[in-house]
Amino acid sequence: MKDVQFDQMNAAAEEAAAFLKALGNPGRLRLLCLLVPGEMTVSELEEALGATQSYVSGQLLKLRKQGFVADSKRGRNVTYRLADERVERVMERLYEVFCEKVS
Amino acid sequence: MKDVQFDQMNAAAEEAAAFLKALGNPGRLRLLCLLVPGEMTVSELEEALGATQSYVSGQLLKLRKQGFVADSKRGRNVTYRLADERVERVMERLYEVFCEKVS
DNA sequence: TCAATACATTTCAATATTGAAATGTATAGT
DNA sequence: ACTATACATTTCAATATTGAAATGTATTGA
Repeated sequence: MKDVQFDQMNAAAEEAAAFLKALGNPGRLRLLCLLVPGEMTVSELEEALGATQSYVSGQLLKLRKQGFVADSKRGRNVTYRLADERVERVMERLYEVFCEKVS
Repeated sequence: MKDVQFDQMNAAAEEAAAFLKALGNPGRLRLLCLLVPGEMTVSELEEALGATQSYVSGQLLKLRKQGFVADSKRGRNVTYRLADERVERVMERLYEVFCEKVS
């Protein structure tokens, strides 16, 4: 009984830590922020971020592997969108804590 | 004007990413979880975590450097407590997302 | 078919992180 | 003074992450 709870705590901590680790990069975090209002193409993300193509594409790959985003090809563009509700729920709180500072 | 917002976004993203990175380790996350209900000594944290002394002490050092926890020596024990309100606010949401799953 | 666009993937050197082991330090009890 | 306890810190090898550069691939238009 105790061990079950212990294992669940461990499992949840592992899961949450991996989640946070994937979120813990300025570039990836900003990409996710950009996708909150709606989907965007890679080119649009590149420009919004002011980063190189290979950087954006590489970070998007990581986010895809993590299941945080999904993509779909439309013509010669690829559109990305958020694909994990947990990301939005956590980012909502991050916005409150880091962006709604009363300064 | 636009650049001001842009810089603020960058700054917030940097800050939040560093915050998440520091949180993104199972050991550190569990230590913080343990401290939510109240302060604990290093020995207690060691036992609760089932980890070695140097591991716990090392992770606590990182959390201290980050400002997430504060310590105070009482006799020959050292007591740790949460010291950053943002940690509690984010962990509250993490708990909802990762621990209150309806399975 | 050729060239340009839009992305993806691979590669790589630099740097950071991880956790364990060993060692150091301060305090309390005898 | 000696010993045990409670913790901190240093050190280290293994591994992971970072971002840039180069290259590869599909799609579109001329």
